[in-house]
Amino acid sequence: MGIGAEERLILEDYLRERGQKMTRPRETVLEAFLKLERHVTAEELFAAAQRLDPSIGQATVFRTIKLLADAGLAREACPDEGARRYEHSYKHEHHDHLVCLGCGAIVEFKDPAIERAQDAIYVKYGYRPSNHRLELEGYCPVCAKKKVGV
Amino acid sequence: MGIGAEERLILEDYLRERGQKMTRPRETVLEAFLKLERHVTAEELFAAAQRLDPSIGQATVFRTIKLLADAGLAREACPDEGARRYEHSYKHEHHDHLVCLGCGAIVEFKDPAIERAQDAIYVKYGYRPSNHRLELEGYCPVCAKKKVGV
DNA sequence: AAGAGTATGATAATCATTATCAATACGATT
DNA sequence: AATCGTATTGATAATGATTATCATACTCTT
Repeated sequence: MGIGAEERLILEDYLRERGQKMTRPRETVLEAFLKLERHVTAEELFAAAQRLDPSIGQATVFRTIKLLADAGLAREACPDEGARRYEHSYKHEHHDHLVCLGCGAIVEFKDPAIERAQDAIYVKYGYRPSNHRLELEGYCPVCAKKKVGV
Repeated sequence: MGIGAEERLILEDYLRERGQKMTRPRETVLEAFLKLERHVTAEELFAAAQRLDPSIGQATVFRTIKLLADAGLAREACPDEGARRYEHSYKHEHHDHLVCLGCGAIVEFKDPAIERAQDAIYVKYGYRPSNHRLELEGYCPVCAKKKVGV
């Protein structure tokens, strides 16, 4: 079974249910996406997909990454600025981010206490939970040392 | 004492410290911003500022809202898509957001348990805290009812 | 293999934001 | 109040990211 076979099936099912089609370009984008393990922009994904198939168009990449997000295979990360970024979603459990403002390093973490406290908030206001995003910003040990006294 | 006098002084101090000047357009933008109580885009702020002074330019609004953010009077909110949004920062304590995906309603809340758990994360990874952003998405009681079974 | 309908890639268009630049306003000093 | 050096302004062009358009090509079912 090739890499991404499972994800391919998910996408196929998702498309079929909506009368849409599985195509070669979509496969290519999916394959490129699965190989990239970090938060990627459409730009980066486009470059990676082109390496697999030089004839692929930029518009297709934009269209397909949105499909992947809808199908539950990708998930939007929330950048402070610049282009939208996506990360893996399927079999990549929800997590929060700790971002270094100095070097851009990203720690992914999950904290039961935070999750529990968030659930309590939903209950308190009577909201039905969907998803959430938590970004902690700060300076990693290395960068913090460089900026002592700032 | 006029509305926003305090904020005006903060901006003035901030500018003076950096050899920059307090000008009429900047006052106008500040005034417009202080009157708007919700998360605003530069676009909306521009419209509001134009009502106060039709001669004001769009570029000035973009420039000034960034100044306000640097001066601690405004703060960036993190939108899922579209234009950047700003909210009041001065005398508006840090808080998190609970957003309804149905009607767009926003509840602002602050939870000690969440704050504490976040601080623990910073410590655990040796990061120096800067700021953080938490957005809980879901459906408010009204919208949840409309979408039963979804 | 043919037909109906979706997808593609190239390009133009849009939206938010930033850069450019000549003209103007600020405010410290005289 | 007039002057001067510098920062700021508004209009416009430029940029970057994303979306719309559209004629052609591809998929899937028959």
